[in-house]
Amino acid sequence: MRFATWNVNGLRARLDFIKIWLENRSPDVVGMQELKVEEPDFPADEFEALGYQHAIHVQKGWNGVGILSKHPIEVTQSGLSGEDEMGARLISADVAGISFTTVYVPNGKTLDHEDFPAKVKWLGSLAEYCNATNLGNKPSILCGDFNVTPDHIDSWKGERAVGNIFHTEDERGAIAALQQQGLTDLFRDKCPAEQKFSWWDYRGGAFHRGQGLRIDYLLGSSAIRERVDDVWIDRDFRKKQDGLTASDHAPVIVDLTD
DNA sequence: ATGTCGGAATTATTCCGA
Repeated sequence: MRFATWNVNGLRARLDFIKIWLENRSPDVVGMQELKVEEPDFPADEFEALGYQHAIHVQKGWNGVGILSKHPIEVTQSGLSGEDEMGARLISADVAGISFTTVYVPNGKTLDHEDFPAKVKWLGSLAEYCNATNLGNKPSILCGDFNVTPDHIDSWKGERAVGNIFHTEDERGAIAALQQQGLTDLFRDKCPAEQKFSWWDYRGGAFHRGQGLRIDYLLGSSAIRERVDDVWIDRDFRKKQDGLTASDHAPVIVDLTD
């Protein structure tokens, strides 16, 4: 059983690229972020033709999250309670016997912008939600674009970046709090010392310079962790495919034993 | 080069967000 998370950076602009990826990797369940599409424009038929059902939580213009699945999806939550003003950033569903949640954490912009404390607050609300729904104590996956590097190794700048946005104690503390609920960073658990990134800025040739961040990940409860066969970042799909532009994020994939 | 994208607002250009 293959689960993935991917910030697609605009579903309408990325649709053909996503279809190539789905056909290549054939994931069972995908959490997608930054759909940037409204419900009437969601290309349901295109995904159905590839065997995927969907559930989405979207808004006009920005943000938006969704789930594609080869298996039935039962939505359990759309939107993070108390955080409506921050946009459409969370959807949860029961899929294939697993509680699956995908999130698009607010970027925060800069440390002195009002969005930064709002980001930290949003992460606190997420921790409350995970606790209230007991995610750590049942088969659960919490995945998405967290816009936080969990540790020094997860940034191309390493320790030099401490204190910059995506690298602060407040942000890392909020991610650690999720892990303390029993939600393990599955990539880091499998590869304790590997420096791998999931996002590279479009600007300045960052991808080819190796200037990336690991800000997309899959957290799993103990019941999931026991089933992990492999966890990997699908870096090839950060590259152009058939002349089509990639997202600035690569998909992150976990393969579970059935 | 703060160097690229996607989308909105508004009509091919500029702004915003990332």
